[in-house]
Amino acid sequence: MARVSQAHLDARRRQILDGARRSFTRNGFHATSMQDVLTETGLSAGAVYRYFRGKDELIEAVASEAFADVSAAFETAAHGAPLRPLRPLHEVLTEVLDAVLRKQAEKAGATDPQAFPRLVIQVWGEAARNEPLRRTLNDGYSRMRGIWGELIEDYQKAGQLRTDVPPDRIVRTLLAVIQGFIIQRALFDEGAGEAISDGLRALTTMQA
Amino acid sequence: MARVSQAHLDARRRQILDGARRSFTRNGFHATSMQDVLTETGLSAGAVYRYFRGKDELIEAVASEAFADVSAAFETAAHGAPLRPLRPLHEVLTEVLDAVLRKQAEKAGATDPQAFPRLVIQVWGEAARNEPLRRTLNDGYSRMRGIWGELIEDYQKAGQLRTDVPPDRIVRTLLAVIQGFIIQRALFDEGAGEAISDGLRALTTMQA
DNA sequence: TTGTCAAGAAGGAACGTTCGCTTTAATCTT
DNA sequence: AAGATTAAAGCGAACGTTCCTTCTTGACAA
Repeated sequence: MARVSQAHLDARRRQILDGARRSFTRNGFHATSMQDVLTETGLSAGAVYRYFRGKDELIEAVASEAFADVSAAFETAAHGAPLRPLRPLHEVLTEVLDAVLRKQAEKAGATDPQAFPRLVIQVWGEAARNEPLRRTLNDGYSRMRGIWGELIEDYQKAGQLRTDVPPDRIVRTLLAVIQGFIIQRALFDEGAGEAISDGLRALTTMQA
Repeated sequence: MARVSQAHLDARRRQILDGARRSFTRNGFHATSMQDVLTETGLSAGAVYRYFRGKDELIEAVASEAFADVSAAFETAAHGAPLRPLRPLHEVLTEVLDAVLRKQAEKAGATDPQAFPRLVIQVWGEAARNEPLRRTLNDGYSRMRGIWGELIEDYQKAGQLRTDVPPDRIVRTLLAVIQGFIIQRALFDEGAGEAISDGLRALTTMQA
């Protein structure tokens, strides 16, 4: 093939990213060899190296995309929460959980419901040792916290949440719940979603 | 040296584990070479391979130990929570957070406050691709959930938590908060502890 | 001496990447 | 319209490096 359409180029790039994502999800970034990725994509080394400078660039691309998917889940849920009447917080969070889970099905070849959560864990692990990636995640989380901070402020203004705690701290706690959910989903079982939805409902209706 | 004391052998083993843990914390399990570990321990290949069969065994040992530390933090906090009067839940959770953070200082050469949380993330990532380790984690978490389940039941009996949600689901949510805290601490900043302690306080005192 | 420990060189496999070649689609020429 | 030309896409063997592990050798305690 030669001088092909942009659509073809885009499709190839996607094919490579999908294969790399499946490989990395299965074995993590650094226990996966380029040979694994090549086999999974069904392409040769020469082809893959035409689209990506090397393994590092492949890791960066897969990791960034996974994180963007998580971010999108958060933003969609925040924007989908109408100001009046204020919906129970655990309901809004459940939407984020659902969106994260739905990512499994969307991604080509991801029939395993634990696939996406496992990839996300690998991304966190990589971010712990890769400063540029960590900065990317930091920026994304800052953005999320800003958007969710405004939402939480509404709950405070409505008298549903105490005002002596900065909104951002509450947001970070809700963020933590989602992150923990991803871990439990990835490592343990499939009941994590219901557990956290119900658990949050119980906690937010506590009696002093 | 030859025919040395058991104390010497134990010390050597610990020296190797500590060096391996520092290396793995810095770069993850699979991006760390044995040469990195050897340099960090200050020992030669011959010495290390006398105490561990290979890299896999080293990973297993470091990962299991890190997980045991987290488990201990949970159990200590649960047992340290006296039944009467029931303390605010966010206080008990804060104890777990503190215990996890204290692990940094305890471990030799771990002056970096993010060291331990980062190692824990690597352990999760490894568990996602290593079934035996995942089973170990699963067993440990089951145990934690049992212990904390009883604690939560007390809160339910006292009328502080609604009884139409199984205790285990609430436990898993609290577990998720801690897990999320570890991630935030590892990747972002040092304010995670206060944020989650305060955030949980706000959520558990919500007004319908 | 004798038995054990540690060191460090060396082995062999596997790694990521490169490079020259072949194939193929798009374009040009007639 | 059809063949010739061109340039890019894809292939896969081979490269140099790095990996984990083993093995030989020397040194020290008993």
